[in-house]
Amino acid sequence: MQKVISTAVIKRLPRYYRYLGELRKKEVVRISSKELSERMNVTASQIRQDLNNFGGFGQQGYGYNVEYLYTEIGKILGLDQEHHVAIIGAGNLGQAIANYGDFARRGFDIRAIFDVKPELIGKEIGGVKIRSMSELKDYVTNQKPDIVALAVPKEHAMQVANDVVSWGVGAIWNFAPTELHLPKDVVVENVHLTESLMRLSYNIRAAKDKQKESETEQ
Amino acid sequence: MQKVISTAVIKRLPRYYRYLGELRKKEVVRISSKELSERMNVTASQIRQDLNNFGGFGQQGYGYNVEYLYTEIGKILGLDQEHHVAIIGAGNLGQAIANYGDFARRGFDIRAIFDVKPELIGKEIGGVKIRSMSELKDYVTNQKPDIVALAVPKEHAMQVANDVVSWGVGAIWNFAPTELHLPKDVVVENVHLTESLMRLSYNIRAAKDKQKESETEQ
DNA sequence: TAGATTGTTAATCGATTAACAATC
DNA sequence: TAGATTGTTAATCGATTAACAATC
Repeated sequence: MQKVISTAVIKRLPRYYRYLGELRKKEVVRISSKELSERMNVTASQIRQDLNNFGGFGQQGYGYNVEYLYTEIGKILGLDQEHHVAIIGAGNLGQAIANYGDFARRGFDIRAIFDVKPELIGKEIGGVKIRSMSELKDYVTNQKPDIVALAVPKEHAMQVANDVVSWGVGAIWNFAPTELHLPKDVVVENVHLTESLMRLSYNIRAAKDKQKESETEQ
Repeated sequence: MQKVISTAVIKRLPRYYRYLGELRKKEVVRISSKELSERMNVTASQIRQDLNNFGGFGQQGYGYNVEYLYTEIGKILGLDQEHHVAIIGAGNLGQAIANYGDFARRGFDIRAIFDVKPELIGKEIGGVKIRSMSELKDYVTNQKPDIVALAVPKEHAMQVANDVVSWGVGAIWNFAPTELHLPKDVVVENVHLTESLMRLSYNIRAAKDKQKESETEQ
């Protein structure tokens, strides 16, 4: 049976990937866990532990080959294959996702955008025409997108998610500020901007309190 | 000295807040940690532990008053005060943020948007006119926004962040896919969409592997 | 061969869960 | 008063860090 990797590890992988990508661009050939740990501000031990969940990518006395490790982490993250993405909701957020070139570069191919608003239908975003929601079932059934990015108002999110899942979609990138209750074999990744902003707000207050405290101390 | 709350706890607070908000809307008056835990799919113990980091909000034999707890968590998150937000970058992402009504409802008041593109300047987004970046220094210095939302290309993110921080900004909501190295008293909250998408990609592959495995078993 | 650095085991630390006395 | 449920201490679990033998 396959080992289950903790979410803590998974969360760190994209960051390793980003750093290795930068090193690679700078044509750095090799790097030790110690050196990488200093740049990334984590422990060398953690890097080695994390990587060894997936295999021994390094070499004693040498370290890690940047190009090789970059490629291997890419494979672990599934970036070695194309992902066919459909966006539902062509509001600002949907359009922002469609226009974000970084995704295409990483193999996420945005092939369709859907919206209910008649005035949006036919408009072109990032080279893709906005389609009517009435075409959605047909599209999903026949084109089988790997990922659906859900950028609809939260009132409709659950319904749309249920629909596309019933038509065969297995992965949802959810931007609606609500929880999707879906069968457990459906992969869901949430981007909850409001929660992010609230954490920022919390930390602003915490930082202020801390400052006040240090002022009192003097 | 003030107790430092772990990030694990802080991450959960907005979710509690959201659930309590829903209960409140449904006019539920009281709730026990057990009942809430079942709805939220966490342990009752965790809820009580989390809340007791901030004080005793409940009552033995009764549970928690929904309205009161909602308000208190709001205060903890700093949602009882207005936040003056300025967005830098009026591309799709900046516009999406500006148009997102949920933020205003939570006291995040978006008062200004900046961009370099001449064709965007003067255009109105969510009731706010886009200003030229040349006005930025003046605006930040005089209007002192609490939060700067950074929605500029990653190449410029670090520079702009440094600038606004040097002009007095203490909190940055960063959407650029890069790390901002700033003085430690500056609060930074990152929204790294590419990393989110990579985690989704990882989980798609993991789910596929799992499925394949269970098929082989039979 | 000597030096460097990994892969991996062991120790520590922190977060989650369980248990229960306090109390409404 | 009896029942319910909190607040909090203790036990468990998991993740991080440290240490070091293996090995390039």
